[in-house]
Amino acid sequence: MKLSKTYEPKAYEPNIYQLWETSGAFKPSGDGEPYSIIMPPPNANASLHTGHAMFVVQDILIRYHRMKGDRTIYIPGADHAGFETWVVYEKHLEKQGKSRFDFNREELYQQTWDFVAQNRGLMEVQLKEMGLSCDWSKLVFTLDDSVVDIAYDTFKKMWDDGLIYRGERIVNYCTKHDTSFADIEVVYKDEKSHLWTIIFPLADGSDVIEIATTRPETMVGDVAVAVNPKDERYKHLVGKEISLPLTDRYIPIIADEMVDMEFGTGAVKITPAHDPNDFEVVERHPDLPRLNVIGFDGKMNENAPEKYRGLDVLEARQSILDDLEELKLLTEVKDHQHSVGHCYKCGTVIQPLLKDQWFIKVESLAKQAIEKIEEGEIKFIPENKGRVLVNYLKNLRDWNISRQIPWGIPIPAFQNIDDESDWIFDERVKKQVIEVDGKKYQRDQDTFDTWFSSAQWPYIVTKYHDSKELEEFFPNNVMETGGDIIFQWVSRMIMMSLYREQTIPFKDVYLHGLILAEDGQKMSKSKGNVLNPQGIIEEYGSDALRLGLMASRSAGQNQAFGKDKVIAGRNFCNKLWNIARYIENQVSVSSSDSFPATNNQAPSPITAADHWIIRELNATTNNVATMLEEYRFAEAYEAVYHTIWDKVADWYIEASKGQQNSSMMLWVLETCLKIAHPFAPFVTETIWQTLDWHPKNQGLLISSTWPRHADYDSDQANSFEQLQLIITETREVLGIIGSKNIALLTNSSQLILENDEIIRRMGRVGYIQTADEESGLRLTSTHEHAWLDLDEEQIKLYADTLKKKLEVVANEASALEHRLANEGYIKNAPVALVAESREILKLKLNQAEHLKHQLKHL
RNA sequence: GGGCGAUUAGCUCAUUUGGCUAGAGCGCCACAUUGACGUUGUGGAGGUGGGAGGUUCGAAUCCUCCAUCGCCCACCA
Repeated sequence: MKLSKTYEPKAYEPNIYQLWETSGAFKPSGDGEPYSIIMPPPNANASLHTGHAMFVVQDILIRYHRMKGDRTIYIPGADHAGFETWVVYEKHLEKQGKSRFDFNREELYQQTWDFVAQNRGLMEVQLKEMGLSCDWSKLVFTLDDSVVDIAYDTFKKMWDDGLIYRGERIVNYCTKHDTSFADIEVVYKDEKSHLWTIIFPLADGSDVIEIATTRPETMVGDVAVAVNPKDERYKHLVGKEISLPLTDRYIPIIADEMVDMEFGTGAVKITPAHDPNDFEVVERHPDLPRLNVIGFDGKMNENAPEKYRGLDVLEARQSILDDLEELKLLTEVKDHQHSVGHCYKCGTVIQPLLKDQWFIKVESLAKQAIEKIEEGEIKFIPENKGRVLVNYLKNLRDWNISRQIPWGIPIPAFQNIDDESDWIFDERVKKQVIEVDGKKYQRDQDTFDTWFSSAQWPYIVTKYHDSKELEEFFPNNVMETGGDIIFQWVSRMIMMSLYREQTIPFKDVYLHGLILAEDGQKMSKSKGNVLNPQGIIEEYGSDALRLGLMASRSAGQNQAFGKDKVIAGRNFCNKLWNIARYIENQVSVSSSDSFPATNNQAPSPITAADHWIIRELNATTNNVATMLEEYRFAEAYEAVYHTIWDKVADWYIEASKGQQNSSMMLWVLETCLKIAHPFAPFVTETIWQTLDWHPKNQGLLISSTWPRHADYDSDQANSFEQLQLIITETREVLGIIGSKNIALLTNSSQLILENDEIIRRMGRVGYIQTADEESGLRLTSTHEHAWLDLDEEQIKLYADTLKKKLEVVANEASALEHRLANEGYIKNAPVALVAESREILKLKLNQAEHLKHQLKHL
């Protein structure tokens, strides 16, 4: 087949993907060990971002294991992305002049479903563009019935085990989105505000107590003032009553350890309904009420004094401050910086509000997870992330799983209409009201936190999916995801799987860092520095994107994504392409007697270069395998890159122009394609498909086997290294003196005489001759005896370099001598290392001799 | 307040049990060449590995302290 001069990804990539898919290459096959990776499901109705491009890591592992002969499966998913999608849909409603309050929950769910269906599919196309070799027939959507069934099953089990409770607790509430959030979803930002000091007079008028607050508006919800029991300043006041300003209520002064005597005035107002700490104080003082003064709309409610009702929080703050000022109860206003929780989506200040929600008791779950991680049952890459996770789990608080949005899995719980405290589990969530034992129950309006079902993803998509057909793939081998969701997702998957399946969900966790923009900043739409994978693929091709992402990147480390590496990747693809083009032109393929690697045939080396390249490819094949198994992707890629470029292209192919062994060239090409395939699947498969010596429509590279070790002769391989030294040194000398048509002379070297053609071509010497007497410039880097036929003038041009070389070599030699003179070194260092040092020293001394000798004649 | 990470060539970053002359990509300099590839070839310059101590025969790597930058968690009346 005639190939174009440069590789044009766009001309081949779509066809190649289709070829893989229709051939069934993505399905598990053979009877090897099961190997599975499940894809973290991308948002079903959004485009991929650069973070998703790191899924390439998963694909590299999958392709490598498939070639290695494992029964391999890579399962894709699509996420309904509860809150994310809801936000998008609500905006969509807003544009149409509607809101969530115009519809009931079923209607909203259906509408959102349709909306998602319309936009769905984009991300699938994009995942395919990246070449991800996943089994699309096994795709699971996070709202599929099978997912909901298992989520309900788990919820029921937890309910029965007493791990689920409903409680009125402080929740993080976004008044714009009308939903609560888990602690981890709240974003804290430092804000400049004030610390106000307010006088609270005692009811009997005998004294006053000053309190400090950053949220004066909540004072109308105060139920007590607390002081530290050890605080001498206030001891005499504990138990007395305060007449709460601006209200007609009387509240007690209580003692509680939580109060920091150093902060503010040492006296704290207690607002249990709007502050998590105060809530805890009230739990220790059960007589105190929980007075709710802020509504879910973010406005002061009917429990607030009439004057402030209906004002939003900030308006109420100002109004209350004005009133206090007027009453001369405001004694001090200080600048104060403190962190304030915000909705991670819209930035609205999160209100801590009291709400009945479903919670999961996490203590026992976290404990199990900690044990397994500490025992090393799950391996983290990078390692330290395991410790980070344990640290997090040790301080975990109960998990609020209720969300007040329609787009999600309805919580299967019903409340007795006549008895608020009577809740039952029931899966008939499509009904508003059900009847059980003659009692009427009303459905909870809330849906699950998306992470409640996502946390169960590993066993949902393997163990229980498709009538347990994929059971052998659980636990999964690797969970590969972004380090930024280790708490939200990874921790919960581990907890849920240990709880429900009594086993870890996956053996290894590989976490990639954030892909930062080229300027090192986080990518964000508002900064306008977002690079999306589609754009890169469009410009440079999919393989270039993959290679660019893998190069020089280490696990867990955030790193800027630069185009430089993508360009280097594209150039590498082109190099591969041209290697193939050259070999295919050279080799006569009329006879199909030799397609060595395809049939796992051993290559048939003849020349020194043949033996040498077998040795190099053997080594690289092994190294790459080892490094992939250790998740060292950047190093594995680098090994492939340099072996193919520096060794195959620059030495083996160049040498083949002097001495060609056709069948070896085929073997070399096939081996290169195989080791490069996990990294650059498109270009390698494209080339594979053009190999004329393969029977048509038979055998895809993706399904071929990882290269095997091939035999070679060590002496021959070493000989080729000597040739390389001769050629390199010759090039260097001739480069400096700028002369051509110089002769290389030798008196005895068979190697040189036998490789006349190669040395002449590659070393650019005019001719090679035997000579009895040495003259000109002796080559020093090889132990073959050879010299360049230069005259005095020419050698003088080289003298400076010669001197520098001598200096370097002499320094190295003396460093080695010094080291070898050190008794400690001889005694403690490994024997092989010492022997090696001696060997190198010998070499250096020898070289120095030659150099000195040469210089003497100048 | 607690935890984590980073600091290596002009730039972006690699380097796994501590051991050859610390590497790569891009950039830079010089040269070559258009019969595989200019998305090329050949040769080269460029680093006292943030700082200070320590352990060791030997430290970018292990320990201690310091500095700068970044992230996460918790608290913040």
